[in-house]
Amino acid sequence: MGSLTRKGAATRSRIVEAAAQLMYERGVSEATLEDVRAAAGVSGSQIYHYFADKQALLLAVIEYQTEAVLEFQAPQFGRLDSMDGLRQWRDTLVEFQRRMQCRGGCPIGSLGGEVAENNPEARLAVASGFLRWEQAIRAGLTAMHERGELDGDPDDLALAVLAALQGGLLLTQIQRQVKPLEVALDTILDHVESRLVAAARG
Amino acid sequence: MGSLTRKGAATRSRIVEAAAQLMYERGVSEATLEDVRAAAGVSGSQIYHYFADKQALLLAVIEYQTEAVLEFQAPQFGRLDSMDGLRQWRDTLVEFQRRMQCRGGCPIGSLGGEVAENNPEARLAVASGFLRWEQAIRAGLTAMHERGELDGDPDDLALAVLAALQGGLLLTQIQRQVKPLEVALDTILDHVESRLVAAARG
DNA sequence: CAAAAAGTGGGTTGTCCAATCCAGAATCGG
DNA sequence: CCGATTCTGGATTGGACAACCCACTTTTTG
Repeated sequence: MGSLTRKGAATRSRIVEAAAQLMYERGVSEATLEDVRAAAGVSGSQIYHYFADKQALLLAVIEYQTEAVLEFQAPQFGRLDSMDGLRQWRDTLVEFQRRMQCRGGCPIGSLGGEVAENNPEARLAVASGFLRWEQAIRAGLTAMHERGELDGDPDDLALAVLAALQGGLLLTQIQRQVKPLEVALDTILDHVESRLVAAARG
Repeated sequence: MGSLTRKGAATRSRIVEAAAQLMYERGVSEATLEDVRAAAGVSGSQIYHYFADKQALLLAVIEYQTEAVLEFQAPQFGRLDSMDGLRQWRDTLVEFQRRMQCRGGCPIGSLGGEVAENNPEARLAVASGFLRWEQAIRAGLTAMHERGELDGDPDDLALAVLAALQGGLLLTQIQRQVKPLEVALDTILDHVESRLVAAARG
């Protein structure tokens, strides 16, 4: 493991990316290693050269998707300490779902739902991904709170925002329309806004 | 199909119940027909006597779980037109999750997540289950709105409540603690409460 | 350049599981 | 009581797929 040449690391990444893509599109159990192999443009025993078994690959995929999701939102995360920033973040998420034609749901959340009841290790990996996500949201709300602009417990608000997002994504995924996500996020952000202290409102 | 004796119908029900249980506990793909057969206390070819294939059984399970979920909440549904009723409903849901030790998530939602990307027929069945659920919530909020007690679009609020519930359930399932569900529901209900017109507040 | 690592391409094994078939017994409904 | 239905218990088929192995070539790195 200590030894991975540049090329080796690149191949490993290709495998993880291909697996992530397939697992996102069809679900974990429907994504066969043969599919992954073909999608990664890799031959025969290469997957087993980098991963002990499918479980190890799955864990790598969870890590990868966590990074991807957080990285995707990174530009917005710094601005979650204002209603403008929060609304822009909302728009980014909605726009992404629209581009995906409402397929796949949340890259982390849908993995979570699949593994929660039969894969404790993977469940914990997803849980820690959610934790990082929650903390990114919390940072913005906490900043507002500490500046005296926001009433109420920012930790609870952050958790509620993440829950609204996840629920909205699930309904959007199942109904194949963005409305549930839009309404869920708009409503929870309206609630945040209603908790702004008078002085902070535009 | 037209002909189902009392005993036949009972056996069919036993199969569906056993399948629902197993799919809830382990997920659809992990619940094998052999498991279902054993759990239902039924022999050999009986499953295929009542269901064309696993897909048909899955659809029956989705129907069954939809009924079960709605029936479970039926006592609360009539009272969703007041904050008291809404809070009681919240308590029932939280209490149920606590009893389940936060396992399984939403009986409908977790099925939905599993089938969304590779089973359009099942996805639609889940979607229609969600629709009925959403309408039950909507009925209460609409009543409040029509009595002039509630500001804002009750349809949107109902959708947001369902999304908060689903997101809370998912996070609760993955983190194995009830807090996310509690916070998600409390927050959205706080928001509903904040939309009460002054005259309606207790 | 030499050793290590990466990679090829194919084969193989074992398991799991959905789906089908059957012959006969028990049970039910008219 | 007679025909239809339900049910038993087992066998079997066919396919999918994870996991493992191997002989050999190519590439990278120190």
